[in-house]
Amino acid sequence: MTDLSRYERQLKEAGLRLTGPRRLILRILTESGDHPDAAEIVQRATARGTRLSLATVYRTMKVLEETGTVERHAFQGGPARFEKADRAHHDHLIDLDTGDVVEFTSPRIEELQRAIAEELGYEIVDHRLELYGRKIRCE
Amino acid sequence: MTDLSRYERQLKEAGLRLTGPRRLILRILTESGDHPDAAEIVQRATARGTRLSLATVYRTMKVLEETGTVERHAFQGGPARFEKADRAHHDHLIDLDTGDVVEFTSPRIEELQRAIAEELGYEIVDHRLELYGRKIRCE
DNA sequence: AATGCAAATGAGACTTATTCTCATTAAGAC
DNA sequence: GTCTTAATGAGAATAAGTCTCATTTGCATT
Repeated sequence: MTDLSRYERQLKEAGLRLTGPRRLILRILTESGDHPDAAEIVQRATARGTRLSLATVYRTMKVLEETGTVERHAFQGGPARFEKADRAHHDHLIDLDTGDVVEFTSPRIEELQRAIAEELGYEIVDHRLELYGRKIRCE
Repeated sequence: MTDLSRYERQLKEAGLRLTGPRRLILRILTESGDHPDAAEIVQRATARGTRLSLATVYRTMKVLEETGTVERHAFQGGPARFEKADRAHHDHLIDLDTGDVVEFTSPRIEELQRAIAEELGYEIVDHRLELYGRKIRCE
C-alpha cells in the first residue's frame, strides 16, 4: 500500500485531517479495480465491517477531487462513479450491455480538441469524452 | 414553419398522435435558438399563455428522442437540455463562466473515435464529447 | 497523558431532476 | 357524433446529491 500512504501525504499537504473514514475510502478506492459509485463504496465499507455514511462519501469525494486524488465521472443517467487519479489521463468507453468501463487514451483526439477550442477562442479547462457501444460479435 | 410540419410528419409516421401539447413543444423548440431544459420549456409555454405540465415535457422528449426529432444533452450537474435534431451532428463546448453552449464538429475526431472503439472490439452506438472552457482574453 | 478547539462525521431532513400513477381529456378512426 | 385508446395534468414517488446540526475525533499544545 505505498499508494495509500501517498494519498495520506496528499491529504496532509492540503492541510486536511487523516481521519478513519478518509483512510477507509482511500483504501477501498485503492483496492477497487473498477469505478464504484458512492453507494457501492458504502457497501464495500459495510462488507469490511465498518459503518460509513453516504454523506461522508460525497463530502470526501469532493475534497479528494480538489486535491487531485480522485476523479468523478458522471456517465449517462446513473450516479457519479469514482476512481483514483494516480494514473495518466484517459477517456472511457462504456459497454451498453454490461455497464463495463473500458479505458483508452488518444493524444491525437486531445490535440484536436485543443485546436478546436482555440479556434473558437476558448481555453479548455476540462473535457468529457465518452463512447457508448456494444461488443462486436464475430460470428 | 416548414420545419414544424416536418416534425408533424415524423410523429405521424411513428403512429403518434398530433396533440396540442406536442405541437406546442415542437413550436417552442423550433423557435428557440438555445438549448432549453424542461422547466424552461414549461416557462416558455406559460409565456405564450398556454399551460403545459412538466411531466408532459419529459414524456414528450422521450418520445421525440425515439423518433429522432430531438436530442437530449446531460451536461455536467444540471438538468437535461434539449434541442431539435434537424441539423447535422455536432458536439458542444460549454463556457464555464456564462453557461453558453458553442457547437462544433470534427470529422477527424469522429473517425478517431470509431477507430479506437473498433480496436477495442466495440461498435459505437452513441458518444459524448463536451469541452468545458473559458474565453481566451486578449489583453 | 490530558486539554481544547476546529474539522469531520452520521443521521436524517431537504433539494433538485425525473418518473410514475391515475383520473380525466381529447385524437382520430369509423 | 361515437368510441376506443393514447395522451395529459397534477401531484405523489423515486433517485442522486447536498445541507444541517448535534456529536465525535484529529491533532496541536500543554
